[in-house]
Amino acid sequence: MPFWLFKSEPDVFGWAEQAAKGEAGEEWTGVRNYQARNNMRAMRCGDLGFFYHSNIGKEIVGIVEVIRESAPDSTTDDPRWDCVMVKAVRPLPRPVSLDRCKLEPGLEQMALVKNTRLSVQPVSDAEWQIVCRLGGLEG
DNA sequence: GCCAACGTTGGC
DNA sequence: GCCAACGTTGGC
Repeated sequence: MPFWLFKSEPDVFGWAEQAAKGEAGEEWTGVRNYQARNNMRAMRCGDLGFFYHSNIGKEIVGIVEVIRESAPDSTTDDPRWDCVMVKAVRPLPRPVSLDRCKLEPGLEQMALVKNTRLSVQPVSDAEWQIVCRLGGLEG
């Protein structure tokens, strides 16, 4: 099963807001980048992703699950853009900072480290395991 | 707040 | 179809 990473600025929509949505989840709206959109289109219900706070915090704070596959983004009339829906699964016991990721052997190729501007990214199995371990979760 | 990296747009 | 100009993201 593939893994993903979603970036959000916590002062706009952070983990607290995501968690507050509970089982209902929330549409991941606002993506206006083809690569990021294509990543969302590749997602399937049940896929897991990290929730990353950009700008403020700069750390991976939780895990979300895809609960609806890509569908039109209600925040635009432009048919090019669509989005998935995700729900919070659990917070990381210990958030994993960007700095920590940069230092960790095995994460050198992580999109978070290499392609800082991509807002929705794929995460490899190995990267997922490493970050989960750093975050205080068993794989 | 600055600026590097990168994506998109539009003139040719 | 190339590429310069421009806009945006996000780390610092």
